[in-house]
Amino acid sequence: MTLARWTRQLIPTLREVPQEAEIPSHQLMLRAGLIRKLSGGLYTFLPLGLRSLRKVEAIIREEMDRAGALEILMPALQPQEIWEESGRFEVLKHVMFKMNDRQNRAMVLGPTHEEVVTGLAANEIHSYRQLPCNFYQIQTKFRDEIRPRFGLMRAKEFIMKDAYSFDVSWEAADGSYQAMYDAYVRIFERCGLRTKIVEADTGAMGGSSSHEFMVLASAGEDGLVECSHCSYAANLERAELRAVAGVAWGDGEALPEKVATPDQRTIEEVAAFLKVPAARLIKTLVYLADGKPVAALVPGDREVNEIKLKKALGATELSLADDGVIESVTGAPVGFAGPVGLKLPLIADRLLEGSSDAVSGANEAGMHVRHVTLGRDAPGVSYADLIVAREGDGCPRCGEGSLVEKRGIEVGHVFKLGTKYSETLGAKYLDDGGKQHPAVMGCYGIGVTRTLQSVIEQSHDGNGIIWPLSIAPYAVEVMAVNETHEESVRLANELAEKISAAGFDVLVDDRDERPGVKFKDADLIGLPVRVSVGERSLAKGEVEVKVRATGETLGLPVATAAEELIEKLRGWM
RNA sequence: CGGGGCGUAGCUCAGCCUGGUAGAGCGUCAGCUUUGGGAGCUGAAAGUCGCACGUUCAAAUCGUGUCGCCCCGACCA
Repeated sequence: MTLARWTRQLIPTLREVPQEAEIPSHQLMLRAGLIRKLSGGLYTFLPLGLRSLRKVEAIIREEMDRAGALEILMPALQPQEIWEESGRFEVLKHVMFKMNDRQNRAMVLGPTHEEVVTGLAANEIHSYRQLPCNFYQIQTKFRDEIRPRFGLMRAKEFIMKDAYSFDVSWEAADGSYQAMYDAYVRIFERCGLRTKIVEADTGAMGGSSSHEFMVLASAGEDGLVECSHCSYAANLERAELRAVAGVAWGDGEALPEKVATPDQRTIEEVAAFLKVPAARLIKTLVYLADGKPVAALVPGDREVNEIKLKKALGATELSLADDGVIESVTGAPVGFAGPVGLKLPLIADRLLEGSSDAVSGANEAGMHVRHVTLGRDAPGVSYADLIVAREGDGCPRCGEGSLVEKRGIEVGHVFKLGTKYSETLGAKYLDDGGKQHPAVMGCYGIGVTRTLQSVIEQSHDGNGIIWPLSIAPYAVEVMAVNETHEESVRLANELAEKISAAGFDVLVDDRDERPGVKFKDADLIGLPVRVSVGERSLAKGEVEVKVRATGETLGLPVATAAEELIEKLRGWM
């Protein structure tokens, strides 16, 4: 395997933290000389970073191939018209890089490949005999991110493994989905990542269900909840709430009564002014659902989950109404909306179902209403799960545990797509009776570059990266503690040759630097094992071997050091 | 797109308030010494102070605009 010399590589380590980097993994990727920035969201992989990236890719290839998927490579540059055909141009045009070719034809850089692959299947898959099949590629994706951040975590150009399965039926598609799910579990395990699998929203992909593979990290961009008791775990966007009865704040007999609340607009202000808990208030938010105003009602201490609301309303576009709209539909300034007498479709969270004696706005400046019993005073209201789950909520699955909130980095996502794309793009097959059906699809993504950085985010210490052996740029760093000591240098080279001949990638730090510099850099770039040969240990007839992950140091006899180390490395594979 | 912060040598930063010859540490290059946890000494190279316009006798410094980077939010896979 590879035997590289530091002085012949480009490993520009940095002593100080570049100001552009905020989170540990990003700082370490820069400091260890893995990547360099070209501009926001665009990075060059330097030799060390590229080696690890290639190892992650190799693991992914092995597991995808093992799962029976077929590797292909689709164009990153695509005609815009295929996106118009699928209807997704409108949805994704804001993230796509767009340009025209010399014929002035509209082209885009692919942010994902459902359209291309489904077109391929439409042309090449004709018979149930060809199914199931699953195509995958490892390729650069382009997304004009609103805000790229944290280095490779969210970049404008990134490497993704994307796979697309085609099956004869939903039942068969479940099998493909499960195969990918299992492959993902193995892939992340082999990369040394601990992941949490959560139920997720399907977002712009569409489809029926999906799971995300999350790396738990405080720098994660996604919130998720897991149950303290059972195995339920879900993205915060998706997490359901256990249906519980609304709170009876009073006996429900008192009739609505207006109460003056001059200048008290926010939930906090009103709650404090009327000396009631925020939860007793009914927060009334006016939204525009496909352009039509609608009022969403939630307990005063809860937030609306707009994804849930959008689904409950069956809307394709949803946004909070602006002040002008709110004033015209409620007849009051912002801050005084309430369900009683409001001439709008009303949809309330289930937590309000059966509640009584709550407080809401009066649709009149400076006024609120108390003794509101929603079912009685706003009879047209419908109920749905509308709010964002939070720590402490009851688990919707087991009914026993409560939800715990965490943050995570999404490294993989598997979707059941159904026939959305196969129908619009004509990926159909003939069954054994000669009847035509759209193929049932699934799609499966892994953020390869993001996965790489996530490993570092999850595996580092104050001194640097701690690479898992499986994706470390090199397995072993060998150094002569002092380059001017001939015996050390000779022995270091000899060990390096033997270890590399045994099938491990070796980096020899042959720089004529002081020991401290070499040790610091060794910790920083974080190869799993460091072998140092120096006069001090040589005097004892030993060479020093240090394991990066544990800090464990051992002296191996010079004569057998290579063999012993090779045996250990094999054990760790 | 809204809010905030920052652009001075390869990196980290000082100088700016109060305008007057462009600075430090680290790194780089040469030499000597040193060699088991980021060495010491000597010497050297390296910056149109992001860019443009304006104010001024004079702008890194003041004003306006613009570009870029980072963070929060909105949004997004």
